[in-house]
Amino acid sequence: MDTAVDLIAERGVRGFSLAEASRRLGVTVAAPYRHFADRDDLLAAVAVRAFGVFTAVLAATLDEDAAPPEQLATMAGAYVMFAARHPALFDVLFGAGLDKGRYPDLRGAAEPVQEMFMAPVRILTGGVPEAIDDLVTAVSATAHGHAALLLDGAFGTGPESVAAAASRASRATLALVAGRAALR
Amino acid sequence: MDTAVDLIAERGVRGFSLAEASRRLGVTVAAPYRHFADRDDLLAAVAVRAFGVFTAVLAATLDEDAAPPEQLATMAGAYVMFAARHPALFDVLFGAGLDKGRYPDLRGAAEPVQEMFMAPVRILTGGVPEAIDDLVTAVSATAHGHAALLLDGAFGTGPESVAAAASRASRATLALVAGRAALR
DNA sequence: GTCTATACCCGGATAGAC
DNA sequence: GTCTATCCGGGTATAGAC
Repeated sequence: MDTAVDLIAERGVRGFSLAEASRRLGVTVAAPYRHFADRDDLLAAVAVRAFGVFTAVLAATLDEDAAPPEQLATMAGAYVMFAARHPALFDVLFGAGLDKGRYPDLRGAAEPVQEMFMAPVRILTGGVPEAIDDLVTAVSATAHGHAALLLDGAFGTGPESVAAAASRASRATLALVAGRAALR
Repeated sequence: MDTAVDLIAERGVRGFSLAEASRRLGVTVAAPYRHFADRDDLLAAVAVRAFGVFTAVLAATLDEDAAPPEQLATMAGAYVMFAARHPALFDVLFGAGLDKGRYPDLRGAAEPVQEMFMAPVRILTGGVPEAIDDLVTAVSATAHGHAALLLDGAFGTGPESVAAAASRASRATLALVAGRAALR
């Protein structure tokens, strides 16, 4: 799996193959099949790990003492940073086209991420279910959009572009919170 | 190119090959090379066309008489609708990993889209360059995030999910506009 | 858990004739 | 503009031995 991540980091999910990964590990192409049913099965396992890293990155930046809007803004920035620092993992999560019906574990692994966004939102919205859903979805989608466009090169290349995208995602989140009355 | 779009619609950009496209057209694999330098060259041509459709879809929903915030909200919804109705084109634009340095035409083809977002934003921001950039970027990224997550299945499957995603993108845009003071 | 060997299919790309 | 023919490389997956 480590080798898979390395390979994906270099060539993207598209360029990943069991054959090449096997070569790098110094084993034959038959070896992986003892551990994974097929190529997608390995990618799904990597994706589960990726959600773990994702959750950890978000959790690491969380400041329990900060106000809910700032917590959300920080998380949106961290979302972008995760994509920037772990493009291979982000690619597996959102660009591998994994059949989620086939890998139910993926849904489960994604839950903690959603849950992290919900905590501050619950406080902001007073616990109204629809309002929680509206704001969590809006913030997630906005963070995701900034991350996706960053990897697409829309913010330019180089370290400044990462910081710019993260900063913009944070501020957009604050704007969403400020204008959240318009969400429903 | 039509055949390419069909094929991409069925199997995604990853599953697209000149060989299969040639087969469907009833020509040999050598034929396309008279028209395109290589596979990416064809995809780039499709991408240019895709930007044209994208621009047309956004323009078609534009109501010149509407207030700027409503115009932006409508465009964000149209952005999502474009992704939903033309997933193959959306896939080529954002998932083909085309080398933009190699295809300068792509940048040019993308400009009208950005320009459409700028018109209402200019009115809203009074023409301050930084403010324009901030709001255009935030709205674009938010619309993009909703579109990307929709295609990823995050809003569920079926027609309702499309409407839900578009509606959420619109409302998130209104929230961004309402809270835009926080963008800088 | 890995190896050898193998079957099989697919793709990109080109040369040269028509 | 297309064909034939061809080269070359790559990947998936399995059977059976160790």
